[in-house]
Amino acid sequence: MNELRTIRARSGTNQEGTSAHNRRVLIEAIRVNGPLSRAALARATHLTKQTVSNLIESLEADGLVASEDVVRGGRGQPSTPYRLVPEGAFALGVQIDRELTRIVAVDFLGREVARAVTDLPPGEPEEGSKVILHHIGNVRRELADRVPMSTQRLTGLGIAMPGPYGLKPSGDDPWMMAKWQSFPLVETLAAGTGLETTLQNDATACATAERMNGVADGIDHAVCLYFGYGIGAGLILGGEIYTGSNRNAGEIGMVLFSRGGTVAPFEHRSSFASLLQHLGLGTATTDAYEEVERLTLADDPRIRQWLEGAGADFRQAVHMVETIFDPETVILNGSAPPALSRRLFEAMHPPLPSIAERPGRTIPRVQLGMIDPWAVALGAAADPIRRAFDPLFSAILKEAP
Amino acid sequence: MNELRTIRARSGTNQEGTSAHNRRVLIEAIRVNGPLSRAALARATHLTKQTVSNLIESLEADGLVASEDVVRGGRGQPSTPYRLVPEGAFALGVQIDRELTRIVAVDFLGREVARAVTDLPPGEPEEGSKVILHHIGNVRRELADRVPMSTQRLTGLGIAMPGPYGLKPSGDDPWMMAKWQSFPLVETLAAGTGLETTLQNDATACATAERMNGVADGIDHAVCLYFGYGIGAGLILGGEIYTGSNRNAGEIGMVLFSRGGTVAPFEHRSSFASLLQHLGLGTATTDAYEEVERLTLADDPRIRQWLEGAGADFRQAVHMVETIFDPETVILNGSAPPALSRRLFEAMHPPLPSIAERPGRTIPRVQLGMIDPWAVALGAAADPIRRAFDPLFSAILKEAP
DNA sequence: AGACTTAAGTCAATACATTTGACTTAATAA
DNA sequence: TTATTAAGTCAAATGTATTGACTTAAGTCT
Repeated sequence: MNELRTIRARSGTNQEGTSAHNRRVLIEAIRVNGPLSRAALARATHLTKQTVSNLIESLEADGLVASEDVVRGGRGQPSTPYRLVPEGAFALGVQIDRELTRIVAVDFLGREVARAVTDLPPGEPEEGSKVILHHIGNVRRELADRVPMSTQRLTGLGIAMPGPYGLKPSGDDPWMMAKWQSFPLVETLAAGTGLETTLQNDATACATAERMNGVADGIDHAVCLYFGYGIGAGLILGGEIYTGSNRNAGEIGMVLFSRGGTVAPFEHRSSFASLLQHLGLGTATTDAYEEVERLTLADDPRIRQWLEGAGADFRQAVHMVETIFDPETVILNGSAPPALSRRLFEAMHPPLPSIAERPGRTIPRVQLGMIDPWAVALGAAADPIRRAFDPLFSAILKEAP
Repeated sequence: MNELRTIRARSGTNQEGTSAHNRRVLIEAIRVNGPLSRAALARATHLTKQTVSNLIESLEADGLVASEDVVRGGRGQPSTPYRLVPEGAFALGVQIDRELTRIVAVDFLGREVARAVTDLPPGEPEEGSKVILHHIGNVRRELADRVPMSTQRLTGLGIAMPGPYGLKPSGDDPWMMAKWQSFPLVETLAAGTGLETTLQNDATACATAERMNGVADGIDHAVCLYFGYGIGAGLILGGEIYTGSNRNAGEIGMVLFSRGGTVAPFEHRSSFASLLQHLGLGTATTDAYEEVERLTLADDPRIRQWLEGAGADFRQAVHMVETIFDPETVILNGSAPPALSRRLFEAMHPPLPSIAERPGRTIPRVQLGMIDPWAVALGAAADPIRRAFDPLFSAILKEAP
């Protein structure tokens, strides 16, 4: 008995892991490049034609890919490209935000199939989560109505909620977020739906959406600056979403920034929340959201003034993440009013000189990503799909027997 | 011919990848836990006893592991633990720094077997690299003398050099570093030695050493703050060293910090270089290094003063990396005079409140790592070993045929 | 028009790594 | 002495990917 001490080790793998990885690789190759023939897939993945053939056959049998029209036009036998079948998989996503709860069902490509919005249930999370479960049930039913086969193909439930997680609830908690953050939400919703459930912060969820459908599709190193109620960073590192040791990675809004001699957390002066405060719109209602959209389009001077400061902070943030992460690109996305996000994007130019300014660069240093208020919910829903079908290191590993 | 466009895809894998991964997993399990029996390895990695037996046999045949004395003391057949054989692999490392070039040979466990120091060759890198190659040859010969079999087991050559890489050389370049940074050093040394050659910046190299032999051994999420001539961060993310899209990740010294109302890059006021400047010791010689060690031990007031500012900056840096990376721990290491590094470590306490201050924490938020001036060279040498024997995602992937 | 070339895709046999379940070995505990 | 527990082995089975020859179907060349 020398084994009281726990052994730290990574899992091994086996043929199952091999084929699981190869299936995922094929799916991603098609997702990123569009429809590809078996031969093209073999070239792309370095697998043999035969292996690709076998796997494509099994993916087709599983309803995940389907052949398209034969392509002629070159020498040799014409090729048959395969595309992803949208109805191959589905997932649900919930975004729990300060003001609202958004629920969405997406297909294999991450596209919306059904949605619902409701207020964040007041009171304790214990009862609130029952309300959320009720609405999830509605969306699930709507999905089942539209695509009956989807019930067999539900991959899981993704939750997105502002971080950070796992801290002691503080006294100052206007929107009850701290209570939700320390509530065992994953377990509760998993039990209530019977689905595998995952949790991300809003910035990470937005990055997930960005990778599934947006600007980061196929990019292996990107930092997504999330501009919303708070500010966060969604990290795509080495082709995988990175969340740190406690799912709190990217809480960039809490980094201390100095502006005009005073130091404050980034998001205290440059988040959407800070703008609402600047405008005297205390409550974070849908009305306030639309009001800001209006004011922005009207080029309100108070917004111009706020943008000057926030723009400077965001330029500094771009400089910081470029310096720290050395990404291929930085993406601005979020859930603030779209017109405002666009103005902020403009205010981030030109980016400060940094190591990202190297000769031979092909993609822009800063890009505008998803600024749809539903982006976070879509990203939440995309997470189970990504976990089930993306080529991840963890996917090859054996589970405990 | 619809294939002019390049296809982006990750490689697939096969049985070779499977067994390669499993071998690496076994090696790492032993490295992290110390000697383990076949049965214990099976439990740790979730592989079957039989698979572990087969792999251990092949690892033993390859001279990478060896059995230890039988362990009795429990019921059942006594177990035979296996340990790593230090002579199983070797690698060379070169640290090219502003003042010196250090060359070292290490064994499978990352321990030094031979070393050499020389000045950074003056003049153009083209001739300088010839001088370096000459010294590498000497160390290689010394290694071969001490361990004759090592010539068959040389894994590669690791280079460590201050970053950032790939930028246009600037005019201001007192130590010729910029010229070295834009010189094709990897290709030159690879051609000159016939060894597989890799390049890291000094902070990353130090993190590599930390993971192989130091505080980060077995930790999957850690940020190593490197305190040396400049300042950098070595990133251990998800169990792998992260270097970004252009090997420039972690160039944290260039992040703008505010102190007393003025903004400047972190390393302008808190690096060892800045202290030398503060002390009026312009040149970065070994003498200056020893002088600072002396002054620190004598508790010189100028050093105390500098430490006050630098300590504040480093506390802010800890806050920043905790907020951004959510690591299990932050490690201070580097190549500055050891006494100074220790004083700086003290000056970093207590760390600022941050999201890392969570209930249930087991390891300290900040730890002192390697502050040996040879740490960087050792890390450089450890890199080829790590690439050849650590469980990396990239290691399972097929190469182009 | 006919022969040639190129490329996609299939077939059947093979190779290779893990798995399975029964078995052997060797210790402590009762 | 016997039972129990655990380490480790054996040999057959299983499940992937691979190999090399083959088929199919187009375009190209003479």
